[in-house]
Amino acid sequence: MNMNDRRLGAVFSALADPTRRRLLGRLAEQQSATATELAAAEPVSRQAIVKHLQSLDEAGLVASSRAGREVRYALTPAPLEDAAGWMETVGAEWDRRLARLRGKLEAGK
Amino acid sequence: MNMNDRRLGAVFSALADPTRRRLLGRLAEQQSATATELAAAEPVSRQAIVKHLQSLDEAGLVASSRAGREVRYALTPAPLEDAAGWMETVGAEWDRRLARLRGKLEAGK
DNA sequence: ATCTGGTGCAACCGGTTGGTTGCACCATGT
DNA sequence: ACATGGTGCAACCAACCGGTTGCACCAGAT
Repeated sequence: MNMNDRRLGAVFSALADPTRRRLLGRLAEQQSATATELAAAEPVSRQAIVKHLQSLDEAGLVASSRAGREVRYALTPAPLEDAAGWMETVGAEWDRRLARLRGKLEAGK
Repeated sequence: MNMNDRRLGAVFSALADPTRRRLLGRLAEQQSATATELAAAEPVSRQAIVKHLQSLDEAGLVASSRAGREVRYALTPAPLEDAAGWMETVGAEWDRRLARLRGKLEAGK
């Protein structure tokens, strides 16, 4: 149970929710926004958005900073790399296996 | 609404669970296995594994086929590409935004 | 015909999750 | 000083999730 694996799970489960994905998309274009701003464009309450931003924060995909009386959230896409890395690993293993199989077939023909 | 977005969510939430990730890893090395086999190597019951395999199947990450009286599961990693694609999009948008910002700063110095 | 091992189905359980509402708390502009 | 708009905190809810157990079912081997 690597802490790394924990992080990976947090990232994937953060990305699992459509609202959260929309929020990330929004923050990718807009660099920073408050929960209230984001909630205005979403069909759910501000509190719901806050919770979503919290889980995005736990996954390290977003960072919050106070500016005056408002709290602005910004995208920090680094953990996406970890996630992509894991998927690549699985894919690579799969390809290696395929290559081995192809090799055997080649040898046995 | 998009069936595509639905699929994306299914993939990410499939990858969100550590047991499911382990199963995928296993199937990447082993090409095919039954639920009972997989359950032997995991700390949970066969039924739990079956459920996991079902959600992996819904995400399109795994395919099942009957061989005699047993059901073998195999990895079908194609949907990983979709997931990686989405992440890449967010990352790319982010980069474009950074580039624009850099441009403005450059122009205004 | 019957024992056996792998599957499938269904009920059940505790914990998490996405969502809500209500209200108290601050920082700011007038 | 005070009204205001953005936050934070907490309780509550229905639905879902990961997991279990018990049992019926079905294909093969004896």
